[in-house]
This record gives sequence, C-alpha cells and structure tokens, in this order.
Amino acid sequence: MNIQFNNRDPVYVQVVRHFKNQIAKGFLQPGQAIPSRRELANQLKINPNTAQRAYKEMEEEGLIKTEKNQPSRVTSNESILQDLRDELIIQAVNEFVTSVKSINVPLDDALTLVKQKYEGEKGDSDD
Amino acid sequence: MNIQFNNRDPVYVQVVRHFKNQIAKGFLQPGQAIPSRRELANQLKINPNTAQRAYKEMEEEGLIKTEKNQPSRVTSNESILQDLRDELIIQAVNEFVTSVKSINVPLDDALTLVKQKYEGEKGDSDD
DNA sequence: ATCGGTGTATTAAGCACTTAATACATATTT
DNA sequence: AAATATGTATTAAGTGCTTAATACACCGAT
Repeated sequence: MNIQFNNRDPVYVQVVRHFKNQIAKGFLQPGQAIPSRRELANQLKINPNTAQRAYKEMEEEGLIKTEKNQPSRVTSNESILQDLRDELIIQAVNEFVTSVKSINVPLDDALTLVKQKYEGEKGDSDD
Repeated sequence: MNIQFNNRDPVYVQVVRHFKNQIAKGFLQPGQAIPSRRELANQLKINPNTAQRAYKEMEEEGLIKTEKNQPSRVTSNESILQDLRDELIIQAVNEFVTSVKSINVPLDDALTLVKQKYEGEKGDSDD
C-alpha cells in the first residue's frame, strides 16, 4: 500500500481513486478486507478523518461494505464492480474525445498518438 | 463569442481554455485582435478583473500580445502556436493513456472505444 | 470489567483561491 | 481640454472545501 500524492487534488480524492483503480484492476477482489480507517491513516501518514472521508465516499457509491465490528470489504456485487470499470473507461474516453475534437484533431491522428503512447511505456500506472 | 460556463472550474480558467481552443483550432488567427478586457467582460457578463486575469494568463504564456493602446492580439509566433496545439494534444493523450492503463484496458479496446465515440458524435465541442 | 481497536458524527480551524472594488496612468476622440 | 476607453496594479472580501480535533458508542480480548 503506497500512494504517490500530488498537491493538486484533495488527499481523500486521491485515496478513492487509488482504491477504484485497484478494484477495477482486480487487484482488490470482491469481498476482500481493506485496512481500518486508522490503520490506513497510519500507513499513508494522513489524518484518520481523511481516511474516513475516502471510505465514506466509497461506501456511498456501494464500492465497499462495512458491517459492525468487521473490517470494511470490497463489495461482492458484481454489477457494481462492472459498472465501476465501465464508468472509469467511459469517462476517460469521453474526456479524451472531447478534447481532441475541440481542436479538430483527426481521428486517425488521435488513434496513432494513443497507440504510440500506450506501447511506448512499459509498466502500468497505478493512480 | 459565447461560453457555456460550468460551476466547477474558475471562470478565468474556462475563458483561457476557450481562447486556447479557438486558437488551436485556427478560428482565431495569428495577429488577430481580440476584445478589450472590459468589452469581453460585458459580452460574457463577467467581472472585468476576471477577464483581465484570463488575458494575463495568456499573455504570460505568450499566446497574446498587448501593446500600448492597441487591442490585444493573438501572437504571430508560429512556434508558440504550434506548441500550444501540441501541448493540448499531448496532454489529452497522456491523461487518457494513463487512465486506461491504470485499469488494464487493452489497447485495442481503448482504440475501438475512442473510434466509436469520435464517430458517434456529430458536431465539435468548443470548450 | 477494562482496555484497545473500530466506525461514526460534529464542530472547528485553516487555507487557497476566485472574484470584486477601487484607483491610476495613458492615449484617443470629440 | 474634457471625456471616454484602455491596460494594469493593489487590496479586500468572500467562499468553498479540506483537514484536524474531539467525542461517543460498540465490540472483542485480556
């Protein structure tokens, strides 16, 4: 567990994004336990309330479930998990297409650039 | 001249983005005059200082030039204009590739989705 | 039963940033 | 010369939001 924080986005947003990526990637499995608020706060050197804020967001989106005196767990609702992945993809596509169309980049150029960039980098990014 | 403002980003940022798109698209030509701060403020119903803020940003990036008692003009520096377009494109590509790689979307899937989205929409967006 | 860990809620503090208000110098026009 | 429009700078106000502080109830283990 390690997150490279930037100074631009709020910490809790970055934490949520990190978990979403982990989940969408399948690195965090359905039903899998995740650290407690205070434990996560310790690991990431953030305030416990910030961790709570992140977990609350995920809870409200149905990504994690928390039961009395049990560690929070990734939801086992496959539909939600599928939706998460779809949403992340769709959002990325929409933003990209909007951007390139707004400055009249031809489709083929855009595709070529994506291909080059995608293949040009070795490892996966994580957040 | 018309901008559809959202409530998320600062107004001056949206103004800058609008001009950047117009320039990158070639809709605003090199050397072409743009409205005065107060005139733009009137047109867009924004505070003159907000217009000034936007122009200042563009001035600092070398996108526009302002000479004493002349309307501000789009720079005639072709290199800057080319860089602008390149930057917008590269940024869009980077963000997109980072996003899809972070959740292990295969390249072919990504390309297909972009193609579909691109072709699926008729008009260009403007900001 | 006491202690430590957990989730949660409320409130306060802090902070960065945008927008607004105001003023000034200059130049062009009437 | 007066008036109008321009760019620019300084300062103030407002505002939304993140983060921190604190407290409470619950449960399991010692």
